[in-house]
Amino acid sequence: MTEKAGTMNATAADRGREARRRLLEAAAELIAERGWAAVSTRMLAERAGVAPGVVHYHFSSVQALLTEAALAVMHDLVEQAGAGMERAHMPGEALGLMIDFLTAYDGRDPVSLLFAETYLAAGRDEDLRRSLGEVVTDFRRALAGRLAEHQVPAPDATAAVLAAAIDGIMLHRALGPGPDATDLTAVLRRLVAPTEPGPPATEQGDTP
Amino acid sequence: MTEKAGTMNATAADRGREARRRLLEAAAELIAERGWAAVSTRMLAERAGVAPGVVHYHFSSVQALLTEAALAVMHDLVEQAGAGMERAHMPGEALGLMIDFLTAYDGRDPVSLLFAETYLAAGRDEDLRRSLGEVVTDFRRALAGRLAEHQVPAPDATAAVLAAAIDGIMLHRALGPGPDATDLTAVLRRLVAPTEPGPPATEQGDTP
DNA sequence: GATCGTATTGGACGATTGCCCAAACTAGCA
DNA sequence: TGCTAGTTTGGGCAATCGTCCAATACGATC
Repeated sequence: MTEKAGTMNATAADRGREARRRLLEAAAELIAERGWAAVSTRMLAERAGVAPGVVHYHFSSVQALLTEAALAVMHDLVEQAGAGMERAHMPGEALGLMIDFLTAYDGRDPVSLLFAETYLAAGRDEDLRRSLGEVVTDFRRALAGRLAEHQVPAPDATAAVLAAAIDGIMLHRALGPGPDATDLTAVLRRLVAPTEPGPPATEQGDTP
Repeated sequence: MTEKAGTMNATAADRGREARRRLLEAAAELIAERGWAAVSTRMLAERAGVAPGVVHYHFSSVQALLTEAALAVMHDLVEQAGAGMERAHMPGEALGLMIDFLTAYDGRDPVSLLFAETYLAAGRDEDLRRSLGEVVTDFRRALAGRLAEHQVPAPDATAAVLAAAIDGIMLHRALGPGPDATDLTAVLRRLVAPTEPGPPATEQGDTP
């Protein structure tokens, strides 16, 4: 067993974990390149530089491999984004972070495509949907908490719209140029501006 | 030839067009249900109630069938949305139309899924990407024109963000409940309100 | 009747799919 | 030098894939 590490399985177990890691890496790449449903066992093996049989040795199925790989990438990114927001001290900064995302991920990069592919795959896989839902909820909660500190009204709904807008913009940008990122920034700023012209920044009830 | 219509090909050609139409219909359904890459020739034939060979008689390839079906649905929807905005006379109404979309398409319905699947498939098919880009651009242009009439600043960027937010919200809602639609509406209203984000009811120019 | 054009049928084709497995390999330990 | 446990190998398996095509059906025209 691996729990008895240190005895005899030094290089063997290490090589095994390395192969597993490379398979996860290859899966993340191929999901973005070919699409979730088009990733095959042999494709993964070739990209990872292992024999085809290794895939089903380390993972119960191709679906399981794809799921674990996608969730790992997304979890890492959300955690990284959360840490970034932790350092933001002004609402403009928090939004600036969003803008950084917009410039870093243009909708056709591997990360954006992995996100979108996983969203869709989640609609056809119960376990994946639940796990992915947690990731998105975590991100929204972190963002909403940050917005609330900066007196942005309706922080929950604002965070949801902001997160959705980011994803949607990435999706649309994959299709063509569209408006400039700085122009989009100015528009998004309307969402997080606690007070612009006259009214105070207090939490005003949105109930009519 | 078909240009000599009225001669002999009355019922034969009609049955052919009916089969073609049903194949397009089946394609739109199956893209949403199974995902773009998972739709197969025999699947399409069975759903449309025709023999497998008919697929490649009416279409040059499965890809071509999927592309034509997806573009037809999206083009229809955009046209319908454009007509709806044509009837809107107030910015609140135009936004209300967006909200109707949010309630009608919850991110897991066939139309939403078809949109998302087509977005991703476009990233791997040059022709599809170009055609889809035109559809999205048309929609954004119509929306921007409407926003400009209502003195919304930066109408182009606003339209882009608004359209992206709609798509993103649908995408996120597929994963779980999230905030209520009416709460999201209130937040989206900040985007199109040139004056204040508060009371919607009538269009009162408070502080420009 | 014969002839023609279009639409349909059902299967053949090679390629590829996910998954499986007996055998070979690699080390640490006695 | 066995022994054992974890890993890798390479191919086999049945199923499905997209595409193609000869044969057939059928109504319109002669």
